[in-house]
Amino acid sequence: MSVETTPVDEVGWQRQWDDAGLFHADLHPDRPKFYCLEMYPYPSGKMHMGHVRNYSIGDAVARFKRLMGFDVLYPMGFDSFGMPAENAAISEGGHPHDITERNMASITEQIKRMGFSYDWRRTLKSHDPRYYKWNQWFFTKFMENGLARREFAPVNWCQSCSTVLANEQVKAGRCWRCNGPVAQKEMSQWFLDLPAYCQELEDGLDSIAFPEHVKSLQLDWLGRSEGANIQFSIEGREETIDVFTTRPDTLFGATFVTLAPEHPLAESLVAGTEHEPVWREFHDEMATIAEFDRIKNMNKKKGIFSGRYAVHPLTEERVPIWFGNFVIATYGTGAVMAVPAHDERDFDFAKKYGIPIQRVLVMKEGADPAAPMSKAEIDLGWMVNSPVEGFDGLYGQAAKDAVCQALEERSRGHQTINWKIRPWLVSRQRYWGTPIPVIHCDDCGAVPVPEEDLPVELPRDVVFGHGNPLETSETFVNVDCPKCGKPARRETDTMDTFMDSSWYFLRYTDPLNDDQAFAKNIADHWMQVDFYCGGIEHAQMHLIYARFMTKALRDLGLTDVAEPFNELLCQGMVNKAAPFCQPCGITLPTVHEGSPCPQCGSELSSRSAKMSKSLGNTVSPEEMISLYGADTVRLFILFAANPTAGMDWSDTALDANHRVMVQMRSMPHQLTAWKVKPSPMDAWLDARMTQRTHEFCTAMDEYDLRRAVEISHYDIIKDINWYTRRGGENLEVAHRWLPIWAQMVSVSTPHLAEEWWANLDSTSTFVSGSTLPLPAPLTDEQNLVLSAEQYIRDVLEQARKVRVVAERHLGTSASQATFVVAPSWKRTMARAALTFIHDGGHPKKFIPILQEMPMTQGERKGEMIGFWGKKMLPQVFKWDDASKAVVASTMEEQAVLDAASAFIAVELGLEAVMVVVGESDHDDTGRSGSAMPLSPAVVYS
RNA sequence: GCGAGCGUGGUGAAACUGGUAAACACAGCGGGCUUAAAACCCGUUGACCGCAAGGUCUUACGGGUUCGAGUCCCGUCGCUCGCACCA
Repeated sequence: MSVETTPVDEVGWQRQWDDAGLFHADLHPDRPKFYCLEMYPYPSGKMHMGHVRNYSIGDAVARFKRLMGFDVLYPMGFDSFGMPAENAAISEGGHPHDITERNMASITEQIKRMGFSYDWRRTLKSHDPRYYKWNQWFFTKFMENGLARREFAPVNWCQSCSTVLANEQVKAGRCWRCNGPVAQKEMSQWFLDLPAYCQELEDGLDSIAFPEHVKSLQLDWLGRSEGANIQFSIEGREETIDVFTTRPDTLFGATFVTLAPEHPLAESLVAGTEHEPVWREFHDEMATIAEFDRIKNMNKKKGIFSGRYAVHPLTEERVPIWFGNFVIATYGTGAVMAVPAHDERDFDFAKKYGIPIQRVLVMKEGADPAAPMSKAEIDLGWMVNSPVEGFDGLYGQAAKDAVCQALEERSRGHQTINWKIRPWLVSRQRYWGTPIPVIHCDDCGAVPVPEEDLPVELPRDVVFGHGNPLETSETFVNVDCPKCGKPARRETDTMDTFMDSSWYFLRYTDPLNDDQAFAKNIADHWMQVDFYCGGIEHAQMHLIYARFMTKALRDLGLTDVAEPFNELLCQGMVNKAAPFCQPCGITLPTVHEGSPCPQCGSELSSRSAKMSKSLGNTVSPEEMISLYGADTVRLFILFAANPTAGMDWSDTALDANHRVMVQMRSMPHQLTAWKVKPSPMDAWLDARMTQRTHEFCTAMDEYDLRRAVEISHYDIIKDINWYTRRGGENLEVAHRWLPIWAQMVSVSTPHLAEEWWANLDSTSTFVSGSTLPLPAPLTDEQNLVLSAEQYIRDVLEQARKVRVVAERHLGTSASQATFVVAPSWKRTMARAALTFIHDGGHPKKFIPILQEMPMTQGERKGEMIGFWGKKMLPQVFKWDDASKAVVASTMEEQAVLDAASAFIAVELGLEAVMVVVGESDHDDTGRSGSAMPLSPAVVYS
């Protein structure tokens, strides 16, 4: 690791930016706005590389947009409610508030050390009553408009977190946070009616620039399915059983009905019969078993008969009612019609319990309706064996429609759309969150806390460790009913912390407002978020809640915004190599490096794995910053991989990036040491820098940050090297481009850029507050200058390759070279062919055109046509667009080479370089046959 | 099982709506400058062959469409992610 001798004073620049209030987002009516946001972070005490990557990306975008003249809103704050702080309070003593504040102070300091351009005035924290007051206010509004409801329902209970979880927060039957088992528990809980917005949430995905895989994840969660609700009446009962099905076309094959054991009618169906104890045992087993185990045993279908019968809505036949372990109480209606002939699950179940299987579809038109069934035939088919007239022969949607119509005529069912996503369960039996602003009164029920009494603040006098801490605060719990004034009890559940992160982006637009959550005109001005950057792990929870909440707040009249985020970028993981055992297929902690596999004893290879504490392959940002500085870390992170790709941490690559930074420090010094000495190369560097500036802006506009950094920190250095190698050293050119280069550099390594900027006479203040004047597009002349230079580089490269073989033939080292430029008829042919193909002509049809051209009218006609097929046709497609443009341009190869012949001679270490046109009087090499446009033949001697 | 995506050098990876691969970087190798090293600069690096100006092969595998396929279509294999008795 090399150590910089004169490091940039990064902290000094950060202080100056801060003092100047450079990144304060203020409104200028004459400027476009840009809202750049990173996902609301939980304030753990230490910043990790994932943060650094996330914010380096966002900061580069924010800084670029400022250069482009936008008003940029780029805030930072903390999702500071949540269980880690509460758990820390329990395990180490202390209070979540103090732990959170301590962690926030520490991580804020580390984030600031990176020099990100946040408007720190706008910093939010969820646990600030000035913020969570509005969670409570929204909640009371939602109670008024019916969006918030209290329901007694089976919910997911995580024992180790001792709280309930929303459906989205259960992953494979386990808690998303602690990975502990999740059990079903019936409780009275608060829900937000997210399904009310299902259709809009699905449709909205078409209007925003989310990555396709995120859209697909969201569609999965919303889970739209089209089908029908069908009512089966129950023999001897008034109630009906509603079932949901996507296959009404198989209704005639329904030979039984299956209910979830927790179905609301279940208990009453079996009450007082011999089936009651069996059901009760079955129900209790299902209700209390951890869902994880239930899923594990999923393929063991289990059911019990209720002793009751339902009546088929169309045929009036008796069908038995069963309870099944595979029916989910909260999906659809909690009941299914079972069609064993055309559903695999029902088929297995019917086989196991000896229930009849009735074919009602055939898979081929006109097939035998009586064909035996060896397995369920689940595809769409043609209806057969219908006990009612007018259905046989119908297929697919027509069959479904016909059945639904028959049901509607009898008022026994209707078409409907079912969604998998369920109401958002927002109650949590934990302390460190927003208190739900409700007072329970024996007479008035659940009464919302009046607006003037908000916020309901978290009390400090609580005891942690035994159940819900809020229940231990007498002063909190005991209140009078706001309606009738009698003694009542305060709600002790707090809100899911995803509530906080579902609208924080709106609060950032107007963070200090104490009269409203945010002023409508201000929020509408800044929203929506133009660029949102964060991890893929929030693709379904946070990003669904936030979209829902935005729509719900819009419907309260608070904004006009329907979608919170437009462009979403999910940055890739930060990985680092860790030991890997090929035979066992496992990645091991880094402590095993260099030793054999602890399980099988074989030698370990290495594999890149996500940085994690458990593997021990983490890298501390603090340490890297202290060794190399923030700029180097930022450069490395942006250059190592595209934002969306996973990146591998590499110490050697980091070191290489640091060398670039060290080298770049001296660039202005080097350039301003040039003299006022114009040369023909000045026009080239002018054109090149113009081109680079445009390329840079295009890359940044496309969020191709890696390419942008490559231009600003690598390509331009090479361009300058080439310029000086070709004899350029004009101070005026340096003065022209150093400021713009500094601006490009400032996007990723702002501290270095400030050093540059400060040393330029022509500039004042800060590069970070400047705007970049986009140079005029390249003129034709400039393009020609660039082409000519590229031509020389290509010719040189080719000449080097040829030389090795040529000298083998010469038997000695070459002392001179003759460049034979292709005779003009070849270029004429190439131009004609390019025009022909460009205008849509088919390559095979070019020969007739060629035969008509004046140049082919002589005795060389046959030779030229042969040349076309053998050499020119493949070549025409090998040229890239730039080369094609050069072929079509007025560039004279001979003139360009003549002008550069001295340079070429020096580069190749030759005494003399001659240039001749092939087939001319000067050409005595006899090699012009192999010369092509842009590719002269080289003859060494 | 369903859905989405992916498969390119020693390595990380580029390649726009099909235009004739491997840009750029890392690692390696050769050279320059140095007493020497570092830094820096220049060159070189998919494979095989070569009669000098090049040829042949190559984007997991097998087919197809096309003047032309990493890119489009069909099939096979492998990997990643998400969902999952979802009715």
